Amino acid sequence: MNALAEIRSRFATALEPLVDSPTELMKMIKAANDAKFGDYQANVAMPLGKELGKPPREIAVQIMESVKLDGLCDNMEVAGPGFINLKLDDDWLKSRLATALSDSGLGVSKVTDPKTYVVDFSSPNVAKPMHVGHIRSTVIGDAIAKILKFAGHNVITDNHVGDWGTQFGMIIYGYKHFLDADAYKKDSVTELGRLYKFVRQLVDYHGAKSKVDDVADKIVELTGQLSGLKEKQSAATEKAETKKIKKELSAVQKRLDSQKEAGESLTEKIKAIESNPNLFGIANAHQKIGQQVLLETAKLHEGDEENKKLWTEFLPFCWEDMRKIYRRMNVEHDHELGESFYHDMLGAVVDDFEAKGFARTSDGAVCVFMDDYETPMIIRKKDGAFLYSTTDLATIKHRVEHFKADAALCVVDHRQHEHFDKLFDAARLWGYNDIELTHVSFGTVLGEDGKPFKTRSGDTVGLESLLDEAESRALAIAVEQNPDLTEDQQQHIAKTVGIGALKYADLSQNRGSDYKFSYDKMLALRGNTAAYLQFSYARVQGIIRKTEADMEKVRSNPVPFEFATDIERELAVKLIRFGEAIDEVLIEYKPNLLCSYLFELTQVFFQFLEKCSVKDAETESLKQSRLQFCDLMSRTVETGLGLLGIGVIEQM
RNA sequence: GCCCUCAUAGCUCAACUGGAUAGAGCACCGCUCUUCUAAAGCGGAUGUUGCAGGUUCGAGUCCUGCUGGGGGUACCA
Repeated sequence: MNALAEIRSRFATALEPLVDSPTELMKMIKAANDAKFGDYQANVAMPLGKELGKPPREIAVQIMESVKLDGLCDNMEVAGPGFINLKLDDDWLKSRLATALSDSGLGVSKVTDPKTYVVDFSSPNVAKPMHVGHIRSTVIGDAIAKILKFAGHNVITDNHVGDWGTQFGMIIYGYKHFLDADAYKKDSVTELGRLYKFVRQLVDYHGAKSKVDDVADKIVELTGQLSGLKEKQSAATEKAETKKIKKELSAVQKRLDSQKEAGESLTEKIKAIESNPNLFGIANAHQKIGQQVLLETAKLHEGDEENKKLWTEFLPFCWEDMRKIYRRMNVEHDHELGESFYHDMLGAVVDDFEAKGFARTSDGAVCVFMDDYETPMIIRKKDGAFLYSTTDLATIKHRVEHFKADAALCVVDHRQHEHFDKLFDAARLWGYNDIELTHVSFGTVLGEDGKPFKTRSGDTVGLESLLDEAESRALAIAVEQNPDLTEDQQQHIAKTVGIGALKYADLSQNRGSDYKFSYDKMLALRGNTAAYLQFSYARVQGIIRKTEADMEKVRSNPVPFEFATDIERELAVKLIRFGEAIDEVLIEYKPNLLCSYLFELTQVFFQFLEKCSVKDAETESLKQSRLQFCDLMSRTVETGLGLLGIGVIEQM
């Protein structure tokens, strides 16, 4: 049990005579806000003051007298309106450190009630290049899964890939009309990728052609509206009226801007084709490509033999392409049950909803109407096709019945918030009440201009190019910092630091908010970055080399920890809080809390290194104690970063 | 229109879910390397937590209204 849990349990016992249910109050016992108040603080007396009709300070004193903290805390005092400040007993601290030193799990106790979690993350569409939008789900989901596992839960990771959608219609169409057989034979992955992009371009072209006039009309219309409103604004005299017009004005302006932007993007797509006579010819020869692609997709879904065969043939190549990225990011899934896996179950889902009276037909579509929502959740379109929501319901059913999941976490961006609300409510309506269903949502990755991260030409940024750029920038720094190392070593540093930086930049952010992407910031050598943490590990390895210490021996023949300086005690308190950081992450699935913990730990550790020499410690036992600190530190950072999917290096 | 969400230091973000004087990092100004890695450490300045009310011992956090951004809003995923 970690220190906080231990303190809480002792307080719970002491509070039992005072209140019916002390568990509610337990969250009011926490790590001290400020080290000068001690290590922990209990704020329970204030809310109790009201309940019991006594001054909070009096209650605080009463609690202090009844709570048994012997051996755990050596100092307790009441401060302010009724805060109880607690300081851990040094001997207790030292014994916790000793436990952590000898335990491969760093003394972090496993949960007493392990649950089965399905963590669903990454979920890209196969055959489409992964882009910057996929990084958050991948990195956050991977970290949460690892942390749950570390805490002692049974974790099943699942990649709910889109392997059944329109992109296959495109590839199939491309295969049938534009295949370069030699290229396909030589390098199938690349050729399929080319076909996808090519067909996509043609579809986009025709789409753009049909839309461009509409958009132009709209721009004219909106411009007209805008000048009309401006006239009205200058004529308006009443305050309320002016305000109303101003509001409309900005709304129209916004719509105009977005139409203009859309218009530009359409024009560009058209230009790309029409400026090339060869492409233009092909585009004209495939006027109906958009419908054709949908037709190929529909044929696949209906079980058309030829298309099913092609799909089966293409899928492994598409997977290979994606695995390349996952290998570079060092991310794995236990299962990869894509949309196609659930395809055959969808009819039964709809039938069951209808049979149980949870769904009915409206405007030709099968809908689930729920009280809290204006619009229903549609589970079958009027043309008979199923939707994402249908697949998701089948997925929940499968996770409960096949995986026996107690919880399913879907790591998906926050735009799908309402979809998941509806989905989860529908699932509960369906009878899946015992499973925790959580949408672990996250914000958008923005460029430095505060708008969604795009390339200069306006495309979404490819994930692969992101990895390349991170690594090459890291390499430049690694070469500069370590001119004496071999090229292989520099490459290794660049990969670990580069990918680590990319992941950490994402994870260290509160997942709910949007964040601005910046290579410079994430690869910064200082501050709350992966490199800063990785460096602390490398420093320890340097100390071990210089002191020629045998760490196996240090661990197997421990000496008592010594607090020769204040900073050593401070480091000790930080070190034993690793388990608390893990607990906190899991309350709301927020990996940034682990990042903050590791960052704070590292700050304290660097202060420790400034003030405390290991090699030149005053006594042999102090030297051993400090080596033990170094060992705990490096293992905590290694484990902590590992839980975030980030590696460490011996030298950097 | 309706619903969700966000607004914190010049910038990027925290704040343990209602607790003590709102914290870090960048950037800025200084200082510390013949010393276990200066990818480090130490010191300095920075705030009406968007605005106006309310709830209470106590509010960045909860409730109401307003302003401003982002997202969603029945057959896309």
